[in-house]
Amino acid sequence: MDNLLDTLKQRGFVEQTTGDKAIHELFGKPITGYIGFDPTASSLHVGSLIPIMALAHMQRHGHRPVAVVGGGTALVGDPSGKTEMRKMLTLDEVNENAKGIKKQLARFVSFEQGRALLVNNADWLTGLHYISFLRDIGRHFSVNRMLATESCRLRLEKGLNFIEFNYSVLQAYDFLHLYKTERCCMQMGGSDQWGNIVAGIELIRRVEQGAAYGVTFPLITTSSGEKMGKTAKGAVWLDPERTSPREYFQYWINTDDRDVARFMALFTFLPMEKVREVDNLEGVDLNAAKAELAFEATKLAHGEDEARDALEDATSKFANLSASIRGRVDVRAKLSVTKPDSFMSRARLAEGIPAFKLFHEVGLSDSSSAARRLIQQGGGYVNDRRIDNIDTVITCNDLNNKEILLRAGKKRYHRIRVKSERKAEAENSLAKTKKVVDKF
RNA sequence: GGAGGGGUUCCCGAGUGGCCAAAGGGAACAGACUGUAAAUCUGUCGGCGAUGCCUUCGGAGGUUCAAAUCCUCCCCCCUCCA
Repeated sequence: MDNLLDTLKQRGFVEQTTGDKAIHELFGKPITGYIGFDPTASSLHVGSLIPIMALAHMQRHGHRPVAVVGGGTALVGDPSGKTEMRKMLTLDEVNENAKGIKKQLARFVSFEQGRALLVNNADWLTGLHYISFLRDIGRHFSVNRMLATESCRLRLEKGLNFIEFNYSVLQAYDFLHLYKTERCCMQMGGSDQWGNIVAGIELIRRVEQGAAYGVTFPLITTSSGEKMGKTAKGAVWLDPERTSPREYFQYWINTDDRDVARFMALFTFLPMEKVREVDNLEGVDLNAAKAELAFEATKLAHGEDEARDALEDATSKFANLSASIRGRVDVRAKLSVTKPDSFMSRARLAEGIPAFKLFHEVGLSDSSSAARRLIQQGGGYVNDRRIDNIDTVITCNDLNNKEILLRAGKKRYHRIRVKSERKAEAENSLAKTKKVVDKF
């Protein structure tokens, strides 16, 4: 089997290591390595995908990945990489978030039979005693050195309080703890974690006279210079409740030309031969590759069925795509009608709804003012016909095979299907309660 | 605790009594061009069934015909001193 380090390097996961040679050797035998995850939200997002994929690669190479949910450290707040202090979370929030994160990680990594572990550092951090911690651990840290780090200097300009200053000490302690309890000798993380990782390695050497290693990932940005995973609506989440599989698919298929091959290497398990092939493509040919990327990424995060649905949905809406995609992505092209996005009662539609209201209601516009603007600027479509009058009212006459296809701009669609009165009501109240529950 | 500087619309940042729904930039959205790409140009960019009305400039009061702008109190952030 290939060496994990080679794979990671080939696929673009490596920014910096504590020593290539030693790590290459280390990976020759199955080892245990960990990556920390912030439980600042109940869901992971595309920005966390790099570490997630790294864990998955680790497992595929026969190593044992450990995902550490930073339940304890999240109570403190990480100063690195940020110019401002992070909002502190309560213990309950953190535990709740940790649950959601495990569920998502399980799609990428198998936790069965101890092949991978998920632990929460709150388990060992919250019970620490201050004085003994200072005596056993604190004495190994040089404040001079800590102040000299890049991350600290940045914050010293803006203000850094004591609780955050302790963050890297706790991080280092995590590594030591895992080294002792799980024989974990490798930590990976974002490049902003370099200082913390090195601190852990040094602590292990001092306390245990042990050897530990570290690898950091580059900060992945799109070619247009943006951070990964940001859209108008905010982060692209892995939670299907927050970002539907279709939106997720859309996020990936809209990848910048220049990023397709790179992202394929990072965010799918497609063999590198295939990735290199894509690297040679140009222009329109890349569209099929984008569909492939989107399909694979969606499959990983949401499963094959959802990925297929998203792909079908996309091909049905973008005629050009279906032609170019044939033979590229391995999907049986069923010409089925895809699921609608929402339902509406026939009675309601019979009354008629102003178009701009409807656009707002289904979420294609943030407010009805925005919907008005959209329509006035010629960006509102019903069944692919442009709405040319702001007073347009949508009625049963607009039904097309029991459906109405709304479109905002070039690529945002919403499919409404009529439903019998009773069913629609049930759906509506269900959706409402769901939304309310979501908020809490 | 003392001295000083700040908190403006999604973000940065002007504005220091009416001409302010608030310059400029970024982000975003739409249109044209295209390949569901990028770049470019144009327009939009608080809410409202809308040639008008309503709500915004840290919070609460006050002065004034009129307050983001002046006064009072409070909250928060930063810098220096302790």
